[in-house]
Amino acid sequence: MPLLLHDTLTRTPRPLTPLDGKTLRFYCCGPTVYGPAHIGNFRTFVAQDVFRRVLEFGGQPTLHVRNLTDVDDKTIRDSQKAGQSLTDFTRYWTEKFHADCTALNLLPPHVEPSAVAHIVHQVRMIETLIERGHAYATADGSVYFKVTSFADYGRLSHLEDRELKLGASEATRATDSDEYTKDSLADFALWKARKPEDGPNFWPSPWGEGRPGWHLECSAMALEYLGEDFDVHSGGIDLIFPHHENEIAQSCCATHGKFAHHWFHVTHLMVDGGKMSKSLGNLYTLEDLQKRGYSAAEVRYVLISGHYKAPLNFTFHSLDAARQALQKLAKFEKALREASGETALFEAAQLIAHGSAGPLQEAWDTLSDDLNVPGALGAIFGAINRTKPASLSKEEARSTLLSLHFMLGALGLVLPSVPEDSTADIPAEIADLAERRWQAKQSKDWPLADTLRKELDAAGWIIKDTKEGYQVLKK
RNA sequence: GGCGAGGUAGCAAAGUGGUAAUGCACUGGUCUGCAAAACCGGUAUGCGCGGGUUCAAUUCCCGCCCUCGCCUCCA
Repeated sequence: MPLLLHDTLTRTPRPLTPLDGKTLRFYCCGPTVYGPAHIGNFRTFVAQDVFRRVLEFGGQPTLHVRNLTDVDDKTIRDSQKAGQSLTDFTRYWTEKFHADCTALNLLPPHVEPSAVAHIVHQVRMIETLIERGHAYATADGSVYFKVTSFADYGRLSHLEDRELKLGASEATRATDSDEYTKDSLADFALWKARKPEDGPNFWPSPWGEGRPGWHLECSAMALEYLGEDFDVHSGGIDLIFPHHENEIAQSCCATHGKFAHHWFHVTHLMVDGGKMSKSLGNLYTLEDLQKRGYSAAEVRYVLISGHYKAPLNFTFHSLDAARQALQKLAKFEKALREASGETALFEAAQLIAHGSAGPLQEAWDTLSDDLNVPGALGAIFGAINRTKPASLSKEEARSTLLSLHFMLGALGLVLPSVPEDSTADIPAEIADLAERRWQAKQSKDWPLADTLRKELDAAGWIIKDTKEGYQVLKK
């Protein structure tokens, strides 16, 4: 059963089958590398990662392209401010971004093209658009896309002519727009003529020195790596207009293809019930949360715990809940391992061959229905509550273990170690405290025993009494 | 104002035309000296508000209210 995914353009869920019959090719708008990405940005990237994993775990090969926007107003402005070359500046933030992606267990895209490295492709595309009468150069050496030349403009965002004009009238007030002589205020820049504040960041073109417009980057790189027609294009919901609308216009007018056949947009993350913003002090980066003692795995869990189409409210309480939920999964996993006697790690191919089977089939079916992650998690926990690993046969336990890993792999969840796994080296003073507490307990000196237990607790250790004796566990 | 997405327990979040998943939190029990852990239970007569359709509506229809996003370079 192919993955069912809601399509922004048709506003209906549609099954995804690759256009070329083999590989499902998709493009994701990547980050602008001018500062640290925040968890809202990562909600989108994590959702796209789950999308890819679900396809691949379902046996569908993919070609995942995600660009790096390393030349635009912000990267140029901030690199100048930092006194660095654009290359050095964007390289630094790109490396930061990659480190966060790795921590969040995001599969690296198969191709990660940089905008700067594709200026030639963009210039070529502009030339085609001018030849075909969809774009025009102005006296200052900029080039604009002629929106009225593309009849379908506004179809994705469902903006009527009236609304487009309304937006244009607002733009009239912006001084920047007045510097150019656009035919229509709704027209957008494909090439921006060099300005003094750009510093050394300009490139040659048939229309003079300058740099490409932001929207064009994605069209040019998608064409280069995915062709005129490809399966899915994805990004944050805010990109629908104007970015994706403009991409469609550029690409459809410059090629004979239809561009993306399916649009996948991820709704924004909210924090404490409202939008995230620097001024409200609720804009968090992964690093911020790690400094507060949360793991990237916990952050990932929170980010996928709401359906991608619905607003998700991020709170610290939700991070705490994620920690407990992951712990519960880890304990179940451990119990299955013990019941099956299985110690090896599984290969991806082995998991895919095994599938979700048995008690987790429902979870997989739910996940395959428009990437319903919260529904799938619910099904997994439901199965956990109904399954007693100790009562399973070795074979049953192994099969369930494989199914669990299949689902965890599809969701990209990495389990934490359970406390029992980290008892290896107990410091002498801790062992001593524990032993004294045990002796106190044996002699029924409850106050002393409790005091010693509190000391252990404060030091980060837990005492677990059993029939035979006691265990010391790291918290 | 236009377009879009949402409003479900203390928090978070699925779902369905016919007794409301799941996680956290809370709580009762078993166990324990008491705990912790584990295990077995409990916790929304209710799903923004008001109408309508229906034997039956949280689910479909209409109206309204609220939240969030976009409305020219924000994931």
